[in-house]
Amino acid sequence: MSVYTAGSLKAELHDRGWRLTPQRETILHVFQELPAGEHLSAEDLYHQLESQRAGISLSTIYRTLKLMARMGILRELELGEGHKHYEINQPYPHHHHHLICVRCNKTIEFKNDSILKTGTKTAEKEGYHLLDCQMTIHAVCPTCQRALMPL
Amino acid sequence: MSVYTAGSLKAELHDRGWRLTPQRETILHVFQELPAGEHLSAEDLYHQLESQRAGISLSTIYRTLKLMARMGILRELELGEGHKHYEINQPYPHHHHHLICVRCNKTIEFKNDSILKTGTKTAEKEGYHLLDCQMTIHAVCPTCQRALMPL
DNA sequence: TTTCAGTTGAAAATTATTTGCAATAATCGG
DNA sequence: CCGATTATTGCAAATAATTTTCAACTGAAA
Ligand SMILES: [Mn+2]
Ligand SMILES: [Mn+2]
Ligand SMILES: [Zn+2]
Ligand SMILES: [Zn+2]
Repeated sequence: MSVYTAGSLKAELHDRGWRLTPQRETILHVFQELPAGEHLSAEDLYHQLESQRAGISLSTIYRTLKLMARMGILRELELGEGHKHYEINQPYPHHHHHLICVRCNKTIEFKNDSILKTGTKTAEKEGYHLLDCQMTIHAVCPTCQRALMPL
Repeated sequence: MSVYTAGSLKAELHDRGWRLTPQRETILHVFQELPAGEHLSAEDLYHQLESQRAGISLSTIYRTLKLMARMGILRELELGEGHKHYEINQPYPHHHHHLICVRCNKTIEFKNDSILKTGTKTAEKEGYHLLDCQMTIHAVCPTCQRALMPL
């Protein structure tokens, strides 16, 4: 869980016999510039790049998101909307977690240092190489509690 | 996060204007009998019920899994296999978390009491009604570290 | 037992994500 | 810089999980 620059991205890709492409650089850049608290789906990213006339195909976007998540550069989030969302994976002190309403999917971020510590220790104990650790709280938000909505 | 019986399931369904059906009872029962550490996908559940000649349609299974997850009876898990898995949602001391290899999806369960405490406190602070809280560690298992597999 | 809204099953529809493949381009050795 | 090699891209087609539609059915309450 480290901070990536275009340079370190290139190095890490080369380590594995992969290449640095303009598409990969552009996508990393979008996430690095993403305001705190925002999460992008593949489709979101596709449209954002389109509007910046950086036109990258959806296939490449899907491939890159998966690649960067598996590398530990991005975090893959399940926010209850039926598709994945991504954000940059940052170490302490930016590392954070999500509280999600299962009815309306409203998401609140929160921090808690002990979680990352637990994750690090647990992975280490099992001999796993840590990429990301997330705590997800599923709950019903105040608004939805009142709403008495079906399901 | 409480323990459900057929009776309390009925009560909780009725509270919301819903009904207890044999299908719902059967599905809850399967999860109650599920050995610790096992997780079922919709398809898994479908086949397991089929082999027990309890034939419940896939649609109903999907509907019931979602319903029970939203009620807090089941936990919905993203174990990296491209489809959701479910297990019964149990309070302390059975409450646990998952360490997943992003390459081969091997999953290890672990316990940590402070996580549930953090979840309870965080939800409460925001006025959310807690249903479930899970910590998920994404990492590379020892075997996959050696394998040097692509992606 | 009657009523009525919630539930089911089967089939069709949707939608996120992946894959095949030919064209393109990043990297490397000379 | 140049040519060979092989990863990567874009597009279209394929997959696969999940949802929806709708008519028939059935719990629950009176
Ligand atoms: Mn976030
Ligand atoms: Mn489990
Ligand atoms: Zn809500
Ligand atoms: Zn593995």
